Amino acid sequence: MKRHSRQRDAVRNALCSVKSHPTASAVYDMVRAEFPNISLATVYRNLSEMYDEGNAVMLTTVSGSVHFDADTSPHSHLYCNKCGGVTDVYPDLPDLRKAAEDKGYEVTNYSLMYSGVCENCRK
Amino acid sequence: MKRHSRQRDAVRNALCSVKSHPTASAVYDMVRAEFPNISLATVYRNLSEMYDEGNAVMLTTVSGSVHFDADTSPHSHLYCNKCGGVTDVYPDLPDLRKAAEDKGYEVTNYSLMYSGVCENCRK
DNA sequence: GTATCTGCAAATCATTTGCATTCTG
DNA sequence: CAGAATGCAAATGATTTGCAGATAC
Repeated sequence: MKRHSRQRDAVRNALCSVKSHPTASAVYDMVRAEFPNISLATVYRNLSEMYDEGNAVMLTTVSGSVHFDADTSPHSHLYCNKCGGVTDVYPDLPDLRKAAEDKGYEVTNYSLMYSGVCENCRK
Repeated sequence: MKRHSRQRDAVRNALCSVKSHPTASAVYDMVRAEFPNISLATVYRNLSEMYDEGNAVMLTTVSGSVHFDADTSPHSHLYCNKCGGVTDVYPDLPDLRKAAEDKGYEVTNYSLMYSGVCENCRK
């Protein structure tokens, strides 16, 4: 049975209240304002929990950093190689590159990774 | 000045000779057949070198694992959540999902990340 | 009261780095 | 010989885990 905890609520609220696609340690910093003693492990535990429940998306940047997003609706992301920031883009695939450029990004690269289960593994 | 080394050639050849998108340690295993004493650090050094020269692509899968690909032409990838394998897809974006399914993938998700420099950082 | 959560510290894992040594040109 | 590249081991950084104690129901 799942129980309540102030720390869990704080982590969830922190992620839900923000559009910035924070990393785990960015969430840690947000939550520490209210809970100076919270542990980074607790933040990780609760973020993974949200992910497991399907209430958060985990995105791995081209540079390898992992960000969290409470917006689970299908959309894509723009990553800045310089500041490391992540921004949303909503249009459908064919229009995506244009949408990125409309957002002022100088698009130098992209990485598209479909995932699922391959033919072999489905057997 | 850059010099020759048997180990470097072995790493480069290993990556160029496969289409399997190996991880660094998979390359390590390949090269160890010929150089039992090669160090994993050397493999990392040489793969990064290829990446820096633009002779290899680094891809981070949805699960966070990092794979290398000597095919630097623009194309996308399919990742299998079960076996962790990575496969190529070449069509243009609008046709990608269909191409993935034609390859026998049961597509459950995708992650598209454009990268570049955001408006702010360009100033 | 007991199972769940937390904080802390130690353990992992992938990758990088420092340095003494071994090659290459 | 001088500078590069290697191997090894230790350092790093991000995330996970084990455990004893705090907390919720």
